[in-house]
Amino acid sequence: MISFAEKVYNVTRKIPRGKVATYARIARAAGSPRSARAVGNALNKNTNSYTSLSLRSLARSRADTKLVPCHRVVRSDGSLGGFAAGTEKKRKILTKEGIVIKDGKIDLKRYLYR
DNA sequence: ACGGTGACGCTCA
DNA sequence: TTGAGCGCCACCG
Repeated sequence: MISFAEKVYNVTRKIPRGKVATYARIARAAGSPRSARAVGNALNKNTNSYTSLSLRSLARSRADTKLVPCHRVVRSDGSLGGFAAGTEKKRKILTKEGIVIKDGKIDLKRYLYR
């Protein structure tokens, strides 16, 4: 039986480049509406993140299917939220994927993956 | 079993 | 709008 964390990873894997999802929405998609916090916990433990790859190999990656793009998960108010490798790293990767971050926030109207 | 932890979120002042 | 406060929940020791 798949754990909550695995559900979280599966849902997160669906977020395409250039889009983001929120911890709360991931929680709902994983079937536990009030576990936004636990989602962060799960992602934090995940070792299969993009940071384990160079930004270069990332560009042509087809690895999207295996790796969990946890940098695409942000807070519901548009602020970045945490990141195991540091929020600065998170900001860089997102920017590289084409997402505009203004005053530390992302416009969810525009970038939220539905 | 129980209590602490944390990459969260909502409410209210 | 911004921040403190508090509730939440999967995990782990």
